[in-house]
Amino acid sequence: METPKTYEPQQAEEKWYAHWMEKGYFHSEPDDREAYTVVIPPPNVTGILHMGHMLNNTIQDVLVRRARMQGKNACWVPGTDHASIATEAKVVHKLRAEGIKKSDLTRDEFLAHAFEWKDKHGGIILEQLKKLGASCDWERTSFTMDPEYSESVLNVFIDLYKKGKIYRGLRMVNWDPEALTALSDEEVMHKEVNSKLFHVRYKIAGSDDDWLTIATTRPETILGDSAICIHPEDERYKHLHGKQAIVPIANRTVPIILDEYVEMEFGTGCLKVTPAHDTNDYELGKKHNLETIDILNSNGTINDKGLHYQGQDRFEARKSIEKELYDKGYLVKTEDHINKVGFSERTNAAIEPRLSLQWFVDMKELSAPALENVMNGNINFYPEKLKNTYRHWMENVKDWCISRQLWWGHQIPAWYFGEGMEDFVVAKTREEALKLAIDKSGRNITENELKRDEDVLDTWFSSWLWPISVFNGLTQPNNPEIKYYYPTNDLVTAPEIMFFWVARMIIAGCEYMDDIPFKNVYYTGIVRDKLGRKMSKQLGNSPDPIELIQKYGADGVRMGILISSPAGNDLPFDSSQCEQGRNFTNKLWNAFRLVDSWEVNADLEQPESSVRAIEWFEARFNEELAIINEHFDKFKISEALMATYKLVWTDFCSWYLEMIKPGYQHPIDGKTLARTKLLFADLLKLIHPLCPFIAEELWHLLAERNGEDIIVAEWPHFKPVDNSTLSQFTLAEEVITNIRNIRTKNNIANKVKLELFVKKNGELNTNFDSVIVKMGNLTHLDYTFDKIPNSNSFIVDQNEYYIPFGESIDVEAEKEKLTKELEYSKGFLLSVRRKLENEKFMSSAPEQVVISERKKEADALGTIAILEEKLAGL
RNA sequence: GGGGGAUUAGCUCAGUUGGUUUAGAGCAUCUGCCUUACAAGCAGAGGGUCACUGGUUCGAAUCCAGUAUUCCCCACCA
Repeated sequence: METPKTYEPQQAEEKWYAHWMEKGYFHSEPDDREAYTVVIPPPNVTGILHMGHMLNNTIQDVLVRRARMQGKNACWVPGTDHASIATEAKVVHKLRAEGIKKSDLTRDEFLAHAFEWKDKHGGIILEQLKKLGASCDWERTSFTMDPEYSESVLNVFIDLYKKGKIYRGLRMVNWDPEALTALSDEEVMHKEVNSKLFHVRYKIAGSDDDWLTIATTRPETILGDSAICIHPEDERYKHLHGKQAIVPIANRTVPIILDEYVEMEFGTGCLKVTPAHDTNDYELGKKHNLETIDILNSNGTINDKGLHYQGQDRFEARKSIEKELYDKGYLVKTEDHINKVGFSERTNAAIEPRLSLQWFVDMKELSAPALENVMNGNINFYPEKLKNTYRHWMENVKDWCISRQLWWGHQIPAWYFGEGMEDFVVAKTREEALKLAIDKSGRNITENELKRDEDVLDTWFSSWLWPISVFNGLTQPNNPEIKYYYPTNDLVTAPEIMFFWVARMIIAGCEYMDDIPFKNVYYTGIVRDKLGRKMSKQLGNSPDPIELIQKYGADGVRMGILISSPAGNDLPFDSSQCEQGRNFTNKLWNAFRLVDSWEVNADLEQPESSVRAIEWFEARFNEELAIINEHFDKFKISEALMATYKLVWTDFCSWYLEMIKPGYQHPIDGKTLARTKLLFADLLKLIHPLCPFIAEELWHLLAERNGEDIIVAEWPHFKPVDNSTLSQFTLAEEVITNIRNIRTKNNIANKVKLELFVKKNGELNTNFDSVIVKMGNLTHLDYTFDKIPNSNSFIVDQNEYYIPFGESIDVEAEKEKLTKELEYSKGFLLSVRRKLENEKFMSSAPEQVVISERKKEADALGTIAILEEKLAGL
């Protein structure tokens, strides 16, 4: 059967993934081997695969597959996150399309819809990961709302509450008027927007025509004003001390207060104070005992305190109130102004600071060990520079608002038995809560009186337990799995969620396992398009990963995405990279076709050139293996990939295979072929973590394996390298390249055999002469004591090489070439001599450096002498 | 406003504690080849004042200072 000329990935991918699954290679159970554990950053349960996931999961798979081959018990735990806000928003949206309003449903009815949605769309992304080749232990697939997982979330809430680390409080929080929930500070993105600064005049109470002018970006909140604030030292407004002002439209009289918080330079120096709608104003309100007038409903419309604007959306109200202020002569002027406004990370709605009763985690003490463990290197960050960002956040950590006014998630285990701030208890079940409530209140409370908190917990309050709870480390402390797999080894994630997730996992690990959750954190960059834009659905600039896989093969796409993505760097992605990856798999495929095509003749003696070729490639392989290992160990994945790529393409295909290749339709000797297959197999091992499918495919095509698969083959062991073989080959390579150059420049076809004479001037090892003869397509290589006239010539390592021509050569061209070389050598000599003639250099430089400079000088002198002699002889 | 990075070939990046020739790789480019493994290929070549200025040093892409450009993170100036 004819082997196809190009590699066709689809079949191989399906076949081998099914085979790996069937053999259970991805599944891990604790045993005597060293554990290597990775937990996947759980994607949103209803999400679909995007390029960021591709990058992230390819890296994880590379690490996991290599660890598996290194004989470690590799366990990659997959799973999904319930993604409270995102999923609830999707369900609400879907119901709305069907004409159902969330507010018409009971909590249970809504949750039934949500679970239906989750069952329908959940896990699509995990199926997509399989196409990429992800070797996850699918039997361990976890979900943050699995029953046992949920139990651990509630346990942690209760425990932290008991420790006094969780409290309930009335605070200014970030309110998302679209999702109708509070958000943590981390879920708010600040963006610069072009807005207007409105200068509005307020009449001084009791005066005929005295006014003051404030500047505001949010005139609609005028209705909630409860004071005007000026700087106590502001000379312009000294006459206003102790006076009152009349709020336009509302016609309320409010005090003029003094506080140094006001910047005199900004706007007019007069600040309107609206404690209900601004965090700073709220603080001012508390300090000066001001009234808090909340004029907004939870959905961002004006409420009954907003007079005739009631019912209008806040942005609509801004426009209409601008008009009214103008019409009535209150609006002094408007000017363009750029300010920063917070937007919800999920819904993109403008955040409204809102006073509400929420649950918080006190982060100060909890975060101390988490900071310590990163700064002291117990946990390594790749790239290391992100430690700075981490430290900065941890040192300024604020309390974490964990309650969300949503239904999809873990319902807060708090139970209320009255209206007072303290009329609640925290307990896992209604029964326990009842007991506690009776104790706390001192009266006989009935079960019906007990109302559970309606809110759910922030999603990250469950994901922060991920490395522990996927092994049930909280519900079954010290179980064999948590003891074996925890702490996990490497975490691969995006820097964007360093605070959301990474920092909090470290906190949870230190608090609940008394140990870090992972040893290394690899931060990927952002996948961008060619123009440097972030890939996003809105821009439509993100290729569909599955389509890429269909077009280039999973291995090609994996190569394409890894080829230039050092840790922490953004990845400017272009599908041409996948093309390069695909070309690489094709190169491998054809290398196999070549080797596979050779017939063995047992009587044939092994050519000298093949003996040398094998010696050299073995040394070369090991030299590069050490480098590749080092790259992997330092998480320099793209460099490990590039080293592997060059080892295969340049060293193995372009040099080694050409060196041992028999003439067309000639057989090969058995020894060489057998060695070559072994070397090829070793290369495939290096390739497997990067391109698992083709590696497995060729591994089996190359030899009968008796059920041994490359996925569990042993990663090659480093054997010490004979450096002299490598350096001798480098010189031979240089000779061959020079011969090829002469062919190109003189239009000599490769088929035409040439003769080569060598005039030995210095040290010369002849080990690779047979290789030079073969690769240069020479009739013979002879040594001579004389220059050969009418020759093309070149110098390698101070030895002269001559290729005689039938006809005379171009003397002028030769002269020019030699003169150029001479100039270079002289320039070089000069730079070396500058050092050697410098007394300070000679006295301060280390001996080794001086010796090496002296050698450079001697070499240069030798080369110059040869060149000059050649020039003179022309 | 505060903090942290980055700047090396057209593009994407390496470049260990300052000293392996006068700085490397892949891709792209150019030239010549459809040479029976591969044109998704082969052989060869060109391409850089290491952002700028100054300093330290016998010696700087590498260390220091300043400048420019740029990216990221944090932050409540209305």
